[in-house]
Amino acid sequence: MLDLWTLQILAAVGRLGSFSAAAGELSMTQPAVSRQIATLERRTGVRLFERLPRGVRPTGAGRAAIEQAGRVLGEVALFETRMRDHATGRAGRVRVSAFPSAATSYVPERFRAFAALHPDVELSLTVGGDPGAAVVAGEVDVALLTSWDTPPKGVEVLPLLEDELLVALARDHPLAGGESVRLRELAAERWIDGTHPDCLGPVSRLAAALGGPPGISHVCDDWNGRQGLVAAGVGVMLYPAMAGAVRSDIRLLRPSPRLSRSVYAVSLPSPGAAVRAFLSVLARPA
Amino acid sequence: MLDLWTLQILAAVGRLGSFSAAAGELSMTQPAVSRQIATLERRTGVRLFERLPRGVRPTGAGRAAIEQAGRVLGEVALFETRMRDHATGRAGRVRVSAFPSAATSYVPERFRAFAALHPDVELSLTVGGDPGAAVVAGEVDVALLTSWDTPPKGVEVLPLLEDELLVALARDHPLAGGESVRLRELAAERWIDGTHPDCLGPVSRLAAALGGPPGISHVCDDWNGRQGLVAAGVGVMLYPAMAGAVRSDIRLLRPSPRLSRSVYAVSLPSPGAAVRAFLSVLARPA
DNA sequence: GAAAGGCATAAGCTGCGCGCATGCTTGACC
DNA sequence: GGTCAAGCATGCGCGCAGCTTATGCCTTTC
Repeated sequence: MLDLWTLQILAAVGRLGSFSAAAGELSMTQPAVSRQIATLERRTGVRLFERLPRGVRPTGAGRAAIEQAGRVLGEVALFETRMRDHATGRAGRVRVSAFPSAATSYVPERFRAFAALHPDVELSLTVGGDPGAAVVAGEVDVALLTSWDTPPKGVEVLPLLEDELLVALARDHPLAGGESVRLRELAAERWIDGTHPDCLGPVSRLAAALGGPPGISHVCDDWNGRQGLVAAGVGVMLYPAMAGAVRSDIRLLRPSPRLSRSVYAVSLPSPGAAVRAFLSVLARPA
Repeated sequence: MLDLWTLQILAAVGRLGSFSAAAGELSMTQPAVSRQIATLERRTGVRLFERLPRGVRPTGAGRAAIEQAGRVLGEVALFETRMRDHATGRAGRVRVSAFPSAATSYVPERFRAFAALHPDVELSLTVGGDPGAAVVAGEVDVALLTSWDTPPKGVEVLPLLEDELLVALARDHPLAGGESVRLRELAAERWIDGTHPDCLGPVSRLAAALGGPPGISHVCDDWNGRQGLVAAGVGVMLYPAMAGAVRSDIRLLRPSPRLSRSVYAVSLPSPGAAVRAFLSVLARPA
């Protein structure tokens, strides 16, 4: 097998035109260089240098070898810089999986903040599927979960924020006038829910606040669709504050008592520098 | 310093997804692979593989490393291919220096014959200068000399052919009618000569045939120019048979007694395979 | 619960490559 | 022309890197 050190010696000899000079530059002795070149010539079966009284001169094959050695060493240098970039977090890739309401406003804002700090790190986002399973399967590096989810075993959990849940009512709803609404007054409403993971959460908690189990009449997984349902007066829903603004024919009211869910980032233990950096951006207060 | 063997192990692990499998493919043991990867990870400061219960999986940095290692190994393979080509004479470069009259017909024909056999060898020709000196200086690989030249010390001399020298007369010259001409009849002619290396040769020999020293009235180093002088009836000249055809208003006659010069190829001792192949093409009878 | 597959670690050994010392050739200088 | 200096080749001994063997630990599977 060829050796990179041999190629480095070859390049130095080609550049300096002398075994002794190359040896000096590479902090080794002239005999070592001589042996290396001789071995390389024996293994390739080609004379690479003509030995002159004053140094050496590359043959045609020697010139080609020096040139090609330079290309190899260039790729090696690229290898080392890439690895250094990965080690320092300058380069890399962070694959994120998030639930839909996080993708509306929170994740894009954090992506922008991270990209400003680490322009060479590639970001990708997946919405949907099972974020926790994707992490343990290695399909994504970071998954955002809510307290409705149970994080899988063997992952690191980083609490990010407490996301308040608001009540979304049609603009012309009788209770839509104030800033807040007593949940008990919504006991008879028809509720809109999703299957996963932005749903109402543990129904037991909501039932306690309502004074009874909510009547879930509609199921829709898309937030735009849900907004349409609410605006049409078909039902009411909980809307996470982190999802941002809603259409103008919907009012968001703070429920009383307040409701909230926690948002976590989960990742495999001891992640790479890029993922570590991304987690630190996530954890930084907005 | 990075090691190519390490990169090869890295590539195998990336391809097979397992230390054990890579070890088997590379005819080594699993601990050796484990140590190599661990050392590489320590030196780069990046975790390259996640260790799973069933084999390993590359991290983001690992994927980048495997990819770049592939590029390095590709260049190395190219290195080895090129060296093999040079060893077998399939690739290479032959720089030739020739005197003007050889460049007219002989060298082009030999170049074409050689190129048919070795299409990947680069050929180049230099006419003029001191061919012998160019060989010892390493500027060219093969020089064509005539017996008028004295080959320098320390080169290999390969006799190629005996080049007959003809007498060129204007078409309307009184002696231009036959096939040959007695040199003694040309004793009073005005001779055209060049400075080097296609000149009359040792004047002593010509003088003996002429019955006295030739009267050299014109000196021109260009064969086209000389032909013009001869055609105009300004003088006569010797014309090497290897130079090929002349313009139609000139007659070539065989002198009596015959004159000739030897043509040699000289090269440095123990040349590369490409040069050796070229010399064998030169030496092959036309 | 036991067995097997796979990675990590420890210990010992081998071989490759380096440094040191020396010889040889060639060109330069007085 | 004789001596010196520069530079490459070679022989010898040694140190270190990396491999093999042996073993342990963890996880999965039957």
